[in-house]
Amino acid sequence: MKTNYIDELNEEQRAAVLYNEGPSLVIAGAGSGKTRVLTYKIAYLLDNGYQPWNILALTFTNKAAREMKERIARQVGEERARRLWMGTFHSLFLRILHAEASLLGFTSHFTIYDTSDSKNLIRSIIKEMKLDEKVYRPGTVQARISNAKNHLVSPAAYATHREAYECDCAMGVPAVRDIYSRYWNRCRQADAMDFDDLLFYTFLLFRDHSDVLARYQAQFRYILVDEYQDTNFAQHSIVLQLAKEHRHVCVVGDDAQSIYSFRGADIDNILYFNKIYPEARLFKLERNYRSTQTIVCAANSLIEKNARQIRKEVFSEKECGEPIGVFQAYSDVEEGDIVVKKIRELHRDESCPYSDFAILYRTNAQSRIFEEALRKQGMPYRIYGGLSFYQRKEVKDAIAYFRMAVNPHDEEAFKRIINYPARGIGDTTVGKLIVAATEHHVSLWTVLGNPLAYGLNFNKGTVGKLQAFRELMTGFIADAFTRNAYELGVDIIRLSGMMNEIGQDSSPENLSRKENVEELVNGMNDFCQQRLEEGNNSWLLADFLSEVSLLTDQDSENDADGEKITLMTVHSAKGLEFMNVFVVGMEENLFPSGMVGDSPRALEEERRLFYVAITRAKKHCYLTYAKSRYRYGKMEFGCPSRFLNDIDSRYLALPRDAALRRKIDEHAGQVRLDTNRKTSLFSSSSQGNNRRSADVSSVPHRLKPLASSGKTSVSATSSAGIRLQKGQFIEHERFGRGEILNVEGDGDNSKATIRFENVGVKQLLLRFARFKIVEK
DNA sequence: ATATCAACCCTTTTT
DNA sequence: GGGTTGATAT
Repeated sequence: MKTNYIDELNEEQRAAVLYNEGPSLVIAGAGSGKTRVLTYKIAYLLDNGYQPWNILALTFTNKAAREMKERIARQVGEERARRLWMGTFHSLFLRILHAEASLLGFTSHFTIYDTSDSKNLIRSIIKEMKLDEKVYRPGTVQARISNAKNHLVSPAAYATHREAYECDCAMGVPAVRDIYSRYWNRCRQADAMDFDDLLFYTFLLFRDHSDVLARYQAQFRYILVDEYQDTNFAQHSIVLQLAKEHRHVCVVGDDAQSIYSFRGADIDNILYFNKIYPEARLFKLERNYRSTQTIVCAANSLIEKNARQIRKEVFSEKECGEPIGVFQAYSDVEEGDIVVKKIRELHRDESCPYSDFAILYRTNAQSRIFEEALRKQGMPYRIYGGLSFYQRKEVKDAIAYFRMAVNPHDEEAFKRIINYPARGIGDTTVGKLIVAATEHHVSLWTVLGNPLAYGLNFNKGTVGKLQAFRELMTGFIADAFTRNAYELGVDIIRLSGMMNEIGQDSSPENLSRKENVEELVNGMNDFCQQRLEEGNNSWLLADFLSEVSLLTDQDSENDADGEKITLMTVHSAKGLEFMNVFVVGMEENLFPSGMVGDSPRALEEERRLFYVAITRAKKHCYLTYAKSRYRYGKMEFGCPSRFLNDIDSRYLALPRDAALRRKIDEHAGQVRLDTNRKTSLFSSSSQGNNRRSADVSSVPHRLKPLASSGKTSVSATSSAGIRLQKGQFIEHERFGRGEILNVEGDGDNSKATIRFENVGVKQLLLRFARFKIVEK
């Protein structure tokens, strides 16, 4: 399987792979084979004295990590690839934090609060402090706190941070520092960390425990970071902590694709990498293997308009290609029709499969129009983003039970389920519990254990109801660290009364809720099953939760069921490529977003976002805009985006309408380049970090059809007893067809190495694997 | 303690 | 346009 992979690289790529003596920065233009360099570099390191666990490879998404692991497995084998420390910052540091939690005053099974948990907690703190919710918007406050954490500013530091305080005062929210401090303590009380804490506490762990730091420094002898342009200060600092001694660090990224500053990402990390690591070698990958020359040139001419960047000359040696088509529509609906018509044309005339098409937009709200247009024509599509599976009410409810079984001190889970299903425990009672808990600095669960001891004298009825809830949960808690996630999960859903609640009537909404809960349960079954097969016995509820809490929509099994047109935001398209790309909604106030105001930095980020959009296209790229569209229920008239003007018109096929061309030109003067002013940490405008709420009912059910309840127990239907031989072919229930490469051990412990056609090489414990032997 | 209805904000992007 | 919140009534 091992090929002489070094020969497959071009000169620059090879140089980047082979240089491992000190820090290096690989600037990888769009489509320049970045992933290839990373995978080959890791394979090379493994071939040259590094053990898999010596390598820390940080990626932006779980999906990217998974795919890269698979590619590396093909070079060095599944077994070794699996032992790599490869994953997102959040998931790998979570692993470290689990192991070292006690040093930080947490248990090893602390909860992870998601964004909405954080916001709810902040909301209740604001209420408790009797502040005006209109002034102190939970979303805004959360963004401030998140920003502070991403800059490693603790509550204590924040309280004395003059600049931050002045900024808060200027925004009319001087109490943010008090909210922050309370929030911090409440999370600790609940044995919970939010997303940002996973980074912040990792930093603190390394800062305050030099022995621990030394241990991980010694282990991670080589550190690689993908998508470095999207790292924040905390991430940057942790990498620095780990790499400080050996300085074997390689960061890969493209400053032109830095698009996550709203989340704290700091493009300066990549722009000034050589200030931190003065001896760093710089490699530039400038040959684009993805797109036509026209697309590459158009993208270059666009990004040239940005001042803050590392200069590079991306070029393509593919065919010249067609100019980028620009279409105008009179309304958003017509825009949908135009795009759909064009897709049908290409599908018919050039026999492009539907999976070759992507419609990219700035905001999720735009998806609806295209969805409707496609549905009308009966064309297959898949929408990414929107309300994710794990954010649906019924799924969150179930997960809240799971969370509390694992960590009874979890305040947000407690509040969610104490009266769901209805048990007659109302807001007043819960309010009293919260006040008592906060006063005594203990968790809600602790107060529940003995309300009287905390000065709560409930009437008899209430005491009984609280008691019943406590006993229900005590049962789950007792099982949480012995029974497997699936079996316990099923019991919890049944015994908690959730299933009855949902199963009440068969209204369509309830039906869909039921399906979602069943889907969750099936997912837990798969999870346990997979762990068993791989001989990994981390199949507790706690293990399931820590895996699930860092998953996003993008990570869900992409069971490429057939060819479908892809609809997604430009952000989520990062790292992907399509034969044909439509970038829609090219209008002022939409793309660039109206939020940029007069900030040159923000405008440059929007321009980079547009750059990302265009460079997803391999062959055809189209830009569309509408003269009018519905927004907030009102008709609005817009004008073409100034970005249309940033692209050299040689590469565009503009609409013929002269008046429209003039309209585009009018905006030419508006582009102002950055003045190199560095925005301060705390003065950037806050982003109301409201979780968007898409219309669930309109999102087609993208989840796998329910496996009917045939699976009752995790270990019930394995294929034990079947004798396997090298060279045979099998059909695995989940992984599909594969060839047996090797079989070791015998009886209960026999283990097979199998190369699957779709998912690569895997090792499975035959005792648990579910498959059948098939003909070649 | 729940159900219903009217204001109300809102739409940037997500690990 | 639509989903969430807050005030009412039962």
